[in-house]
Amino acid sequence: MKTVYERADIIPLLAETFRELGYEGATLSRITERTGIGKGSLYHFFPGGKEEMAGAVLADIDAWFEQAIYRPLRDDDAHQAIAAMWVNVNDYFRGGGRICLVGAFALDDTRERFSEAIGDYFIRWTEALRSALMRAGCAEKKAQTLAEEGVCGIQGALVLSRALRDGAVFTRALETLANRLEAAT
Amino acid sequence: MKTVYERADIIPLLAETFRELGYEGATLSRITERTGIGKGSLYHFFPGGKEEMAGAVLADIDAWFEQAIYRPLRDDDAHQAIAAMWVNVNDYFRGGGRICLVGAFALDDTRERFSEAIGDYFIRWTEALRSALMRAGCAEKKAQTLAEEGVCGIQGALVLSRALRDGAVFTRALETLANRLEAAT
DNA sequence: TCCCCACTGTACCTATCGGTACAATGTTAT
DNA sequence: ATAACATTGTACCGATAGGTACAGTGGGGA
Repeated sequence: MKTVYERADIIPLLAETFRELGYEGATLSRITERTGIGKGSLYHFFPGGKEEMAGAVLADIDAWFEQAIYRPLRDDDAHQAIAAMWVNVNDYFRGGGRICLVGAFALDDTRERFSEAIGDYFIRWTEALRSALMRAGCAEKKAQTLAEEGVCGIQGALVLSRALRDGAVFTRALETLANRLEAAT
Repeated sequence: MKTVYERADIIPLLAETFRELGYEGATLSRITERTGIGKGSLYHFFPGGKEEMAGAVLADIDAWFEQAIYRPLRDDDAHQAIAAMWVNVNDYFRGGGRICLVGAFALDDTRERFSEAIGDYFIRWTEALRSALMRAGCAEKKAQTLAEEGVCGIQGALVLSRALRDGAVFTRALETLANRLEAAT
C-alpha cells in the first residue's frame, strides 16, 4: 500500500501549514509531519523547495480570490457582489479562525521573497472593490477610501480575532464594515 | 576598547530585528549581525535566550503603549486623548514604515509562546479606547464597536501599507478612522 | 502481461540553528 | 593600587535546517 498524491492535493495542505507556522516557522520536517507527505514527494512536485511550495500556495490563493471575489466585484451586479464578498470572506477565513497568508507574509522579511504576489493580491482586491462601489453610485475618491477601509478592516479583524482568540470579533467587524459600505452606496 | 551595553539599550535594537524578521526569522546570528551585540552579551542579559529577548521586547512595547496611549485614554480628557492617539500611533509606526510586533506575533504559531502578552495588549487598547469614547458621549455598545473598529483599522492599515510599500495608505487610513470616531462623539 | 515511469521513503550531505563554557577584559568600590 | 565583579568575544556543542541521491514500488498503456 502506497499513498499517491497529485500536486493539486498537496497545495491546500501546504497552505494550512504555512498559515499556522509562517514561512520561516514551516520547516521541512514540520511540513512532512503535518501533511503526511514525505520529502521525496515534496521535492518531486516542487523542485524549487520551500520557496516554490509557498509560491504555489500564493498562486492558488490568488486564483481562488480572483474567481470568488475579484471577478464578481468587477463584472457582476455591484450590490450583490459586495454582499457576496462578506459571506465568502467570512467563510474563507472560517469566521476568524484562519488567517490571511498574504497579509502574514507581508509583515516580515518574507515579503521580499514574494513581493509581486503580495502587492498584486491587495491591489487587485482594493481595485475590484472600488470598481463595484463606483458602479453602486460612489464617487471615485470616496470609493477608493471605502475600498481601502474595507480591505484594511478585514486584515485588521483577522489580527485582532487571532490575538484575542475570539472569532466573534471577526464576524462582528465584517458586519460593521458591510453596513458602512452599504450605507455609502 | 570594548563597547559596553545595558539591557535597556539592547531592547530597542532587538525590537527592530524581531519586527523585520519575525520571531522564527530572527536567528541568533542575524541578531548579532544587525545589532552588533555578540552572543556573550546577549545571553548575559537574557539567560533565557531568544524567548526571553522577545518577551522583554514585548514588555517594553507594553510599557510604552501604557504610558503614551492607554493611560491618557483612560484618565485624560477624552477628545484630547483620542486626538493624541492618532498622532502618537502614526509617529510610533513611522507612518506605516514600521509594523506592530504584537500583531505580527499573533498571526502565526509564535502566538502560543506569548499568548498572555499578546491578548493583554489588544484588550487593554480596545478597553482604553472604549472608555474614552464613552466619556466623549458614546453609548457603551457603540463605543465597543468603534473601539474595535479603530484598533482593527490600525492593524489592517499596517498590513496593507507594508504589502503595497506605500506609507501613504497608512496615514490616509488613520485620517479616515479619526474622522469616523470624531463624528460619533 | 510486462514494461515504463511517475511517485515515494530513506539515507545522507553541509550549513546553520539555539545554546553553553570560559578566559580575557575593563570598570568600580575600597 | 588592587580585588571583585560585571561584561564581552571566541570556541565549541548536539540537534536540526534545507536539500540531494537514489533505489524501490506499483499503476496504466502497449
